[in-house]
Amino acid sequence: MSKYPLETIRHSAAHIMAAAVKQLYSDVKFDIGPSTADGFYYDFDMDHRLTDSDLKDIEKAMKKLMGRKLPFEMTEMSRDEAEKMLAADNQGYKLERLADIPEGDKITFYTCGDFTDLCRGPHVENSGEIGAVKLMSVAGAYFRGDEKNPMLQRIYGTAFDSKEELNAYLQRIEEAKKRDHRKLGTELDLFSFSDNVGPGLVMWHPKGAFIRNEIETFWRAEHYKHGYELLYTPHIGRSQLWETSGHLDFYADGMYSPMDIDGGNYYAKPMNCPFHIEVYNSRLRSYRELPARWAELGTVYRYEKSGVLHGLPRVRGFTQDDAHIICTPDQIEEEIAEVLRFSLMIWKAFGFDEIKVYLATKPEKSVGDPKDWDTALVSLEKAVKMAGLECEVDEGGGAFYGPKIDLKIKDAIGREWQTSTIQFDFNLPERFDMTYIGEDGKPHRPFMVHRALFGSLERFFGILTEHYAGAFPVWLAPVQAKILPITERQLEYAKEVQKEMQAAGLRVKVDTKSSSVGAKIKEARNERIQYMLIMGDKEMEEKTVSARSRREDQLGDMTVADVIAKIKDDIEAKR
RNA sequence: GCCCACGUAGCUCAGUUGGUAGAGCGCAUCCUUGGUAAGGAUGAGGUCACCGGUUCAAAUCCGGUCGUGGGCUCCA
Repeated sequence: MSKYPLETIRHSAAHIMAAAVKQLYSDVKFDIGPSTADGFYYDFDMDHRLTDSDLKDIEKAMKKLMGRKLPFEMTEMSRDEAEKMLAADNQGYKLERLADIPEGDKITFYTCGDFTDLCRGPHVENSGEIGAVKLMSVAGAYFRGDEKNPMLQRIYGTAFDSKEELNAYLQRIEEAKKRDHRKLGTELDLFSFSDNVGPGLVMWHPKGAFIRNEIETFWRAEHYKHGYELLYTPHIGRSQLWETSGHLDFYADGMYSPMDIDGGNYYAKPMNCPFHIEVYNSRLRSYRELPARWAELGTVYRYEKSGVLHGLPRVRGFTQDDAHIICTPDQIEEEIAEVLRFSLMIWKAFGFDEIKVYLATKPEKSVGDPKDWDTALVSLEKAVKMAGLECEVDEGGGAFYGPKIDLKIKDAIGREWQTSTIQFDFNLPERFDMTYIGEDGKPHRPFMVHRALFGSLERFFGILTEHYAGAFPVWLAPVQAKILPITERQLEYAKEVQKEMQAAGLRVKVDTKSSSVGAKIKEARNERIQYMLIMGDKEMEEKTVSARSRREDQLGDMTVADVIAKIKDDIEAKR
């Protein structure tokens, strides 16, 4: 173990990287080089355009500097001195950073070798104490993260106490790559994109579609069980709908261009809410019929900027597992608590047990009565407690139209994903003039909550694929068992067994190829099939199969009835 | 949208300084009829993303377009 925190090592590594870059490219202008969760980066501006191959040279130069065990030396300066020094070196970005330092704060520089940097520290004592570094990638990054500012060149790297820890980190990255849903999507023939269709538009292949359908079937059944009703609404709607909802004012950039139909503009829906509200407003509502819990697997289209598209998580057409709860103010607490309990149950069914809850409160710009915001916030807090959960508060992180709860789940390799969201909406009920007739015979404004558990089915499917590393549990798997006859003599028996299992409701395939058992097993494993049933003359004679499973390997000889029971147990256990 | 890189067979990739395309896997056919993570042989598959330019000649060099990847920004 090093005597320094990882951040110190990484931040020092960023300095060494900057020093190396300065050696190689003398005209470089520096911005900043902080440590991050996974490593560090430094932002540069210079004429030379960095490429991946430059990283090797920079890394080599860094290692030389590290080998020289150069001390990090701190000097304190007055603001004037600092300004003069930076101006003399033409370091404009640094001058702006200097101006950010509040009056009265110490201004310190750290020097290591030939490189001096405005920095508050701390650092390791000398460059030899940076254990192991690796430069990862070059990227563009706007100065101060603002797209109106010039784009700087950023180098990402990482550093650890030791070579071993660095290697372990690189291995984790490899593991994540193996699980990448885009890779598995092609390998397992689950889904694809096509240039002819357009970026960010997913085609679900038979196996992917099968799994999605299982998910949807489960989702629908559970929603009916939990008191929801399901809706179907159109994919497009007139401009007046989006004018009323405010989307054309606030969100037009995110919408597909309209199509002209009979002289009117129709837009592909970026959200389902206005349609659900139209259902609500289709007739007069009484407090007696609230809460209304309306859910829909609604496919929406959003014009995402080309640069943000990414596999299944970020696409242009996706299906939200959307629901709107419309209720009276005194029903809201129990409704939210129920949504939380419901989502925990759903997540558990897919093998996610670690859930974090984030509560986002009123931002600076907001609509709606502040009193309603307070009521909503209190209900959210209470609901979290009622569901037996803890939450972190994200002050001011809510949407302009209401506070919200977000859930983060942790997957099989410890990565967190933001998924479920429960959002109050004080905006749309107002805009659409939603009302219900209360006990007093007068119209009242209902509370409305949007909620999505998976968020989008596409994204969820991507997360799930990586969570299971492509080995979907039997209840979701398109093929639950594969029969591998050793020779063609057992083919007929194999088909009998297949029929018997299919009659029991299982999804079974027979490998009819003339390859060796070893090859058949290997192929079935590559397909992530959970159960393999091998049969030769012996099994055929004894009316058994030699079973193996992905998880337990050899299961031994079993009767077909036993295999069916075993798989059915497995299906039940996963629920 | 912006910065950088990339785009060659269904997949993973090779293709030297420009001389018109290759491997492995997969697929098909045939042989093999086998006992728990690859049996063998043969064969089919490519407008080298697309459009234009330079050149006697372009997968290769140049420009543009589209797409993909990493990142930034965005995600009312």
